Amino acid sequence: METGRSLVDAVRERCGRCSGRSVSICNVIDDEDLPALVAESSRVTVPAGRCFIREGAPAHDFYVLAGGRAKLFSLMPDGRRQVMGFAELGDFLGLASSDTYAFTAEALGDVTLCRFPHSSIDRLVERFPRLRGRLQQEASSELVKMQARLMLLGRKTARERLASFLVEQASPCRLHGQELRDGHGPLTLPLPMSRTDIADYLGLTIETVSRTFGLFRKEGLITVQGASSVTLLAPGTLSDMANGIRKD
Amino acid sequence: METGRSLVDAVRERCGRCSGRSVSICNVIDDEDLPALVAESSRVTVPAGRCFIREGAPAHDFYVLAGGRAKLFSLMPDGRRQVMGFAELGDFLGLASSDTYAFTAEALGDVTLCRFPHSSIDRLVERFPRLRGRLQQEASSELVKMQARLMLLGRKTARERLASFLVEQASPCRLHGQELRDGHGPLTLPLPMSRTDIADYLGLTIETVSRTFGLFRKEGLITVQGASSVTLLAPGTLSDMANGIRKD
DNA sequence: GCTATATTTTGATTTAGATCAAGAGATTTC
DNA sequence: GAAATCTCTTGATCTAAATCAAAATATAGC
Repeated sequence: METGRSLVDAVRERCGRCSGRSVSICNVIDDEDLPALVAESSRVTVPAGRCFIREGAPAHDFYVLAGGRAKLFSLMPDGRRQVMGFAELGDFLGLASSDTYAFTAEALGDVTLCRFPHSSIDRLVERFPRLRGRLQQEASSELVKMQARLMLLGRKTARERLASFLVEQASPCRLHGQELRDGHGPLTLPLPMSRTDIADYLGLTIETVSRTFGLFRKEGLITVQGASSVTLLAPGTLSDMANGIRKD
Repeated sequence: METGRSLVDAVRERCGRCSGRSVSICNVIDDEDLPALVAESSRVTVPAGRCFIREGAPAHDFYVLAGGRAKLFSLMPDGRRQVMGFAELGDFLGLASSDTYAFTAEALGDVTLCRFPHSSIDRLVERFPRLRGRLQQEASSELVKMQARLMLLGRKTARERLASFLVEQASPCRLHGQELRDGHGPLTLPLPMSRTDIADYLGLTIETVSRTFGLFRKEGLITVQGASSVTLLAPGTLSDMANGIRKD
């Protein structure tokens, strides 16, 4: 938490150049109110591979992801892993918790976060009533995404799952909010997560993920640059496949 | 929405004998404030089999389930179904929606609901600040449940899924909040949903569900009274199986 | 740059659960 | 209360994806 004197500087440094400013919950706070936000939070940087939220640990803080990507996952006693999601710029982390966190969050590359203790969020909501609606919205959209994931894990084929994943990776910040339609030209995406992460996200094995990538490549739906970058050559086709409208 | 004159009577009729009073979001409203709640909501009864929320329809209302059970599901264009959950006494429905509902809700038996237009909830939160936290809590616990369901659908075996389902059915109101432990004696549960509903909930086929019920029966873990009532003979064993601690 | 290690791809085989196909109970209808 | 209709169970077979097993890349260390 920053102290009074340098607050204005801190705001300029933190929020002024924060690329998450316009997509995170912070977008309901006016520029002139940013000092309150900065005063209630602290900036955290996490190196690649480090966990910054641990499943089962007491949940004291929320986080806004301000740079990099993270994977959120949960483990069974025997080591089976389910990746719950990949967090990206602006994502609000920590809603899925009661007294303790329901998932572990691990930085995929280097990650920048703003940490908000629960009590700070309470005070901020008190002071900025619009924040309340924004948080509800965040929870709602998270729940809607979760429902889509239940459909994916419960009812989709391996091809549909991978297509869904690729389309989802293409969506959010990268497309600036516009929908993915047939007209779209090639779209190149970074894949900062490993094949194992993708498999654990899609409820598949790494081999099935790799094979399905191979099929998509043969079918001219994608090209791959190394393991951590794909180009979607036919985003519309992939989108239809993801939704079970088209089989090939 | 009730009009002034008979409000006190309406409160006595609606909330006075409502079994959801103590478990739903209403439990943060004091008795003397109930008239405001009643004034902002309307009581709805839905016959068995009727849908009262439709996937894709504009989301105007929240619902509190005040009696009966409902299934919440979503469909793919080709008819594949995923049951997102079974709602029961006190559940708050409609959080998983943006502009439109993300799921369809269908009454399993006859269902009683209190309908709260979004605008009413806004007014109530304004007037009863404690309600805000209660709603956040509702969203959080829903998200935690969802994560458990992702693990189930992504990583659990058919046996583990059915065990999870049975344990979950045993948990909430029926156990009055206490955890399921090895010491527990037999526990008889109603199963108001069909085998197809269970299958669509667990990401399995009806045949696999039926066969797995058969196995559990042979293994002395459960007995079945007709298709719509089970007795858990070994709740602790089932709980361990659900969590992947025990295979048989 | 070369070796060592980890990750990813590809191939062969197995298997859990799906699909196909009857029966056996329930429940509803008249 | 018998016929008709559903729902559920059980059995036989099939298959999508898992598992087992190398080979091929990629990455890191020295």
